Amino acid sequence: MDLQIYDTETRKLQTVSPMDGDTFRFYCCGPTVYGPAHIGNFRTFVLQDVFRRVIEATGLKTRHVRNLTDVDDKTIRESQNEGVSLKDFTDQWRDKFHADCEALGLLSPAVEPSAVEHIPEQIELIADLVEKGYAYQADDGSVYFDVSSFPKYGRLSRLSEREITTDTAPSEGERESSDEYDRDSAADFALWKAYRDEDGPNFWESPWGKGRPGWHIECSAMAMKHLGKSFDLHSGGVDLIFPHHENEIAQSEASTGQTFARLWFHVTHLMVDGAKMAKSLGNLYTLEDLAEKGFTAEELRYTLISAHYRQPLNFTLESMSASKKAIGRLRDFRDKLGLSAEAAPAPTATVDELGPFQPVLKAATADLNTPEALGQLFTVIKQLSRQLDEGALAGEELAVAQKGFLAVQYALGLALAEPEKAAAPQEVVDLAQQRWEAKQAKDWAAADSLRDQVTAAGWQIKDAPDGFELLPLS
RNA sequence: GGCGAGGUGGCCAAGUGGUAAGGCAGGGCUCUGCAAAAGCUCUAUCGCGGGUUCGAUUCCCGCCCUCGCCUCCA
Repeated sequence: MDLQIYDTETRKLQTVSPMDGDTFRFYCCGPTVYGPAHIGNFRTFVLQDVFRRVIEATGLKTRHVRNLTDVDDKTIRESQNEGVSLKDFTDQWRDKFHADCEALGLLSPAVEPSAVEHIPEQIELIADLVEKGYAYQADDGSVYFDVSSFPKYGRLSRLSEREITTDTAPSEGERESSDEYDRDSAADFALWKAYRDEDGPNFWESPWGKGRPGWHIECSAMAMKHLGKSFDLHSGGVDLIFPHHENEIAQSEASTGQTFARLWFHVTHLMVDGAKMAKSLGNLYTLEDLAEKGFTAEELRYTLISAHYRQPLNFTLESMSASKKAIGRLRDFRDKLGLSAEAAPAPTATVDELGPFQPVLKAATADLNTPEALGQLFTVIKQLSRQLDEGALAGEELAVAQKGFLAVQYALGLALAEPEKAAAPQEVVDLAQQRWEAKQAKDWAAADSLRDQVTAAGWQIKDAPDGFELLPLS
């Protein structure tokens, strides 16, 4: 089973296979660590994770590189505002990002390079571009990439330089500020930014004086260092298509003369309550915000994969509730299959090992159609559940089903962890215990009365043949 | 204005040239002392108007509406 993915550049489905015949090498644009990542950022990261998991589930080896942007306007500005060093500032948010990723079940990338740790590589790349005539130092001291020197510029986003320079209608204020630039063309972009006073202590020495690298150059330098001059796939949110990825292609290919990334995979933006997510609209959620509303990271993951990645996904709290219930049903089925939360989901190399769950992975390999995969999953579960009820699933057949389920869990990254069991107050436990005893004594009136008291206290009794369980009333 | 994505049941969301997966919510049933939980089950003709076709939600044309990108936002 091969994964097909929609390639932004050719605008066609392409088969994912390693160009070196061995390992699929791909790069994901990581976060700028200047604050907590929000659910929109995570839509991209979760889908990149599913992408990797599905490739691995089909038996391919991967080399996944995802960077950390820890030097740019925002990180420098915010660290200055807080009066801490750039490193301390970005380390803090990097750690937070890692904790969030773990909660979401994201596999760690093979390499997670940081921009500040690759300054020499970036300077080297810029120097090469200057030497080859693709870049120039302007009067302001900054070094710019000369877009006109690279004819293929715009092939990814299908924007021509002409459109960039003439069809954009800046406001009066913007027009004035753009006049301040010393670039030869409005389309040219900075490779090296000359030092400004507001950068404080954050600068590096270079052949063009002190300053710092531009944003785009870091990804080119780090991707090529850790994946080679030419690799299989590059990805990020749709907003990165232009200018970020367009610029990466220009820088990299102008320097090496080779194809930078063979395929481009972009995830569509998330909407919240029908509107673009933005700080100014107050509809920007972090994992903490969701936790406060009683939702887990896994429930967010489920919500994020419940829509196709090239489709706008409208995030709502209602969709989170639906995810919570759906995950609960998957968990019930997992238990019914005789598996537990401890059983480790594992990738699978052969179609046979998927058993009845084959349609699920098949859907996932069709341009990462995660909603279809989830649909198939529930369809299969319904069938197997019936077989289990009839005692018709046992022995070898059951073992195959268990293995298949774990493979699907791996591919979708659903841990199905047992929910945190909130402990009921002692008085509620006591009431429930008394009610259980009354029930055993078949004193229904007393039992019902006690249950009403438990309910009034905000707890729900879930009876089993051998005892009861208390669940918070939601 | 340029480029792009999309409009499917109450909500969310797949899909197909031959009358539409799945999840949530709601109804019914089973189980249960009664409940809860769980399981089973029921509910759509696919934005509007044309065209092509034996037949279109699926292909083509037009229209309406929503959304994204157009220089540092995943």
